[in-house]
Amino acid sequence: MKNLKAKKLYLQVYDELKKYITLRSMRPGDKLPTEMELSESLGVSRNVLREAIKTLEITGVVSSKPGVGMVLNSFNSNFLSSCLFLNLIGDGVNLVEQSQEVRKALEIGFARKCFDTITAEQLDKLEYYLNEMKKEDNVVDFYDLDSQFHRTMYEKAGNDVLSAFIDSAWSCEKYYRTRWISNREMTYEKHRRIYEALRAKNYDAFMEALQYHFEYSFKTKSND
Amino acid sequence: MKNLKAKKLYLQVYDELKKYITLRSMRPGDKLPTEMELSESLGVSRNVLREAIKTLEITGVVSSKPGVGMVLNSFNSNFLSSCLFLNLIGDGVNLVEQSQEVRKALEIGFARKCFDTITAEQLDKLEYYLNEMKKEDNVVDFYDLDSQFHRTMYEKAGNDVLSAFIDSAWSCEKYYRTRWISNREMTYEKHRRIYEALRAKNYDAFMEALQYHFEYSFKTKSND
DNA sequence: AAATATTTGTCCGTATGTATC
DNA sequence: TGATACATACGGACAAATATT
Repeated sequence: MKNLKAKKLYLQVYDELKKYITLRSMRPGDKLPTEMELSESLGVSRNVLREAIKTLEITGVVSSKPGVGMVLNSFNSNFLSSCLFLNLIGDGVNLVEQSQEVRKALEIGFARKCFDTITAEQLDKLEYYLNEMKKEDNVVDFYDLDSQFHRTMYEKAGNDVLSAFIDSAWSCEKYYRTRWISNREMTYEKHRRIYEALRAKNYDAFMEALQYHFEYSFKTKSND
Repeated sequence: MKNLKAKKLYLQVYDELKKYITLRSMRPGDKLPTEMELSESLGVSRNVLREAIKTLEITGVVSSKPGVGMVLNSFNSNFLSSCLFLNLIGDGVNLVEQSQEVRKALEIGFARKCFDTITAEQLDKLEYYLNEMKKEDNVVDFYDLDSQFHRTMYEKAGNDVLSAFIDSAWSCEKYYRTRWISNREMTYEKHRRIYEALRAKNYDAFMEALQYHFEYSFKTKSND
């Protein structure tokens, strides 16, 4: 039955499951067949099937519950982070600079949209994060506030792909940057400028603050 | 032993494996312990362990060979495509526009770097793809050429994260766009402009061509 | 409410194929 | 040519969670 030794079974099954989902144009909430049905129709053991299907679950494509079954999830921007994150690990610190470059391109590219869509609610959150940053001493928590600040900026831009990408770039950066010493006052100041320009609805000042933010972020690792 | 029923075992194991890799700062080529060792030290069955570890393999983090074991892979920008791709499916066509917006931000953000780093070899490849586009009738293959064209532009930019992101955005777009009818002559023309500006080393013309490319890409679905 | 069926979660044992020495 | 180490794949069994009647 298995003349094609080319690929491992669980890889083939994974591909088959992808095909199953795409060819039927399944939508979020749709139910998948049971493990028994799938393993039978694919002609593999339940074990092999699970290795493929648990990949779909762990990467956030489907959810499973005992007694219920498996349903297709809707888009989830968090799974990407852990996925990309692990693939970036170990390839050297220059990846931090790379992902910072990417973030710069994305954030400046979406600056107009951020400026146009941000609401009072988001501005209040930015203010909150800013105040927390001033108080925060722990490095990890500090970068967490940093990432949440940026996340909030583009929250209302209505682009899930953007959110996912920014999150991914951040999760990579955070991993490495916690090992560096960075200038907290300067970081705070950069974000304060962004916040105040947004609050004042001054687009030119906002762009300037954003440029300034990324302009000097590449150097913080060498000096301070 | 399992008082914490909060999470399913394979999810916990997956997290543990991530921690294992990151906390030891493992580098590509490093070997992981065997399945037996891992399942014992984590106190789970080999089955559960495999469900977690096969996720790492399918998403491209590690490779496994019988008789050898598992080794950490180096960064692979392809895995993301399939990963992100499936998560985008079914959430509506507006995701195409979202990923196009993201591509626009990325490509324009990296335009300078593209312009500065592109070599004669890349230019020849661009020319080749262009000629193929003119001949190609099949929709899927046409979009494949399109994506390869853009991939080649940023090949020498030296940013793996960028490449991964652009690929991901493309894999999403391609899926949906094959279902639309798009204006092939116009698409060809847009890429010809980009190519000729690059070949002529005219930065202003290049930026103009790039803007033009994305400016009208959002409308191709409605008119033609 | 309670019993039963369904479906996933978890574990074990065993046989096979493949690379290394 | 073994002998060993390791991943691959299968099948069965029972527990736990949920749905159904």
